[in-house]
Amino acid sequence: MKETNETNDLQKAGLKATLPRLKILKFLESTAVRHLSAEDVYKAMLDGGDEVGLATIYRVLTQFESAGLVTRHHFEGGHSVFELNEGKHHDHIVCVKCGKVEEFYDETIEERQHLIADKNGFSMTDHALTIYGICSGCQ
Amino acid sequence: MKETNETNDLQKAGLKATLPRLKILKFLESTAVRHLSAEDVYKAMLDGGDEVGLATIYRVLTQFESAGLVTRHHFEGGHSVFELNEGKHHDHIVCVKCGKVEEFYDETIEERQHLIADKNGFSMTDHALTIYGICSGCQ
DNA sequence: AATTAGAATGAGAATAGTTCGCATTTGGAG
DNA sequence: CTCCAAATGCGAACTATTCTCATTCTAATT
Repeated sequence: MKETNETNDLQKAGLKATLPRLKILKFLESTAVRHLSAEDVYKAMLDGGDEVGLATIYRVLTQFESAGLVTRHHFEGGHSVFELNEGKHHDHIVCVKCGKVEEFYDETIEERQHLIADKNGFSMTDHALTIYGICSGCQ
Repeated sequence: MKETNETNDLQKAGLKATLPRLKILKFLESTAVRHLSAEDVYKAMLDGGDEVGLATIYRVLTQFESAGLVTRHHFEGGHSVFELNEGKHHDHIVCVKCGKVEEFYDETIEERQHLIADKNGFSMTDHALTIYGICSGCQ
């Protein structure tokens, strides 16, 4: 089999398997850091010896978001961070000192969000819950 | 009594009662729109015949935030919106079609957030919960 | 394997939102 | 009423992101 997993993933998502997209997807799958800015991805490409324009990074990440491959978060600080979608939905707890991000999932909160949306006449499409605090290491 | 409420509020917050700060605070207290961008405030000042530089708007809103008079939110779209602090804490539900913002408060969610922070070894300082959906009018 | 049309990319300009630097003005303590 | 530190206004600078468009690449077809 010649086709890589990534090539298949992209095609299933309706995206041509171009070099920049493959490189970015492979990087996202291989890196230990789960929450990355566009700039982070750009630098990682450079470090890996691959030249990918920053505009392309933004375009590709936005396409990945539309295709459901990644999720875009708006943590404090004004810039977007991207996270590869794997496993199940979760929310985040961010350390305001060192920026560390932990993930959590709470069924009760999930349920109540739907209740609240219904009660307000909204059809819920998404939600963003981020807890800010100081992690054990920074206290 | 010569001192206005706003003058007192500012002094209590440790801020000199300057003209731009008074104008902005009065505007925030009088407007029906609770969630405003810096640009919104800037335009409101112009419409009211008051010349306040945009940089000053940003500085003052940031000071108000530090002083606890307003809260800054990062809804989708990249820019900050500010809300006068009055009444109790609440979270938001935002319509992704028309931008309408509703407020809600859910005790159960509040409690569970603290539990989750504790469980992860974080001392919680803040949180941001925004539900996105389509409001009744837009469906 | 060569052709080719349309999609994707790279580079830099453009834009939006926000902050900074500094000369000028202002608030309020004495 | 004076005076100094603090605050303001203005434009430049900055950051994150998007756009433009000439060039390159993908993949379907010959």
